Amino acid sequence: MDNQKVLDKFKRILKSENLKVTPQRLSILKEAVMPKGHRDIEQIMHDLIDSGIKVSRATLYRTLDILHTNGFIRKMNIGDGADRYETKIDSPHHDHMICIETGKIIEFTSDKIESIQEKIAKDNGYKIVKHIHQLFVKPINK
Amino acid sequence: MDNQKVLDKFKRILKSENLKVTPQRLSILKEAVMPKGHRDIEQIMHDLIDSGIKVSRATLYRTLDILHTNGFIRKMNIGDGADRYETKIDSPHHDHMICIETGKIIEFTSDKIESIQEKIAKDNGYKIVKHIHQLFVKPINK
DNA sequence: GTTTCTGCAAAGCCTTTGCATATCG
DNA sequence: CGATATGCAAAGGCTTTGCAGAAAC
Repeated sequence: MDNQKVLDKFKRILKSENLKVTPQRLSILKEAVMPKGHRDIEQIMHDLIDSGIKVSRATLYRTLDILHTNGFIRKMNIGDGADRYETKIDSPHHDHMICIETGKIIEFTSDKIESIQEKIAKDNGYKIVKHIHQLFVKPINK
Repeated sequence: MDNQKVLDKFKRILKSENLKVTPQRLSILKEAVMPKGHRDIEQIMHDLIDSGIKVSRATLYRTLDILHTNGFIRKMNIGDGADRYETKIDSPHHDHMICIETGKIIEFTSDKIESIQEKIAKDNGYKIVKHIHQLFVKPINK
């Protein structure tokens, strides 16, 4: 999706919720929506500073929450402390494989797993709202 | 597995690691290893108190860590705050389905999912050390 | 007797929140 | 101007940790 479209969509959403269009929110949107992997608040904060943008941690948390709620970014946690955020723009659904030796995060998908999951939920009288599927791995031959 | 066996195994492990056999540790073992679902510290604390046992939160955390490290219990987190603990005694591997309306946690397993996972990891040059698979669901027809 | 524990309270870590001031519309 | 944001610092929620007295071996 084109940057302008994303920006326009964000502004539209802000207005529809009586939220104001501020420079901080626009800067955070632009940064958070970049395909830069699975960053925590600290890393995003740094990347913003590197771009010459200064916002408070509080505003960053608050704005990431708006972005998450409105489907611009995903929020995840691999159990190592802080929440991580990842763009959702032009990024289809996937799950995560985390190397416990290097920390590298690899994305994977499996239609088969997805459909088996659906069936399991359905067989129990439920439908899936969201799911977390993380494989903690280490290199073979080590 | 019989209670006495579990107790003996725990004592053996404590000794082998130069840890002392204390009444607190034994009480916590007995409580934590019961098939009482997926409890957080607060709930376990309460259950201990109901049994007339008083230990500090610090000791509870410390002992649950020993039990987790040595395979007596599992540790999990469904993203709602506190870590949860579940017995591993006589409890085969399973994943979790969490109803977002009632909070109910249902266990499920799928050999197919397990083997697809293994293959995905292997195809990427990794082997799985552990995994987290949680389905957040809600009842059909609501 | 020495080593390890326990309980307490304090500290840590990440995230949220109250409030005064600043900014948007 | 009125309504909402921002930044700061304080507070929150859960977990970990330092330390002095207590218990295990």
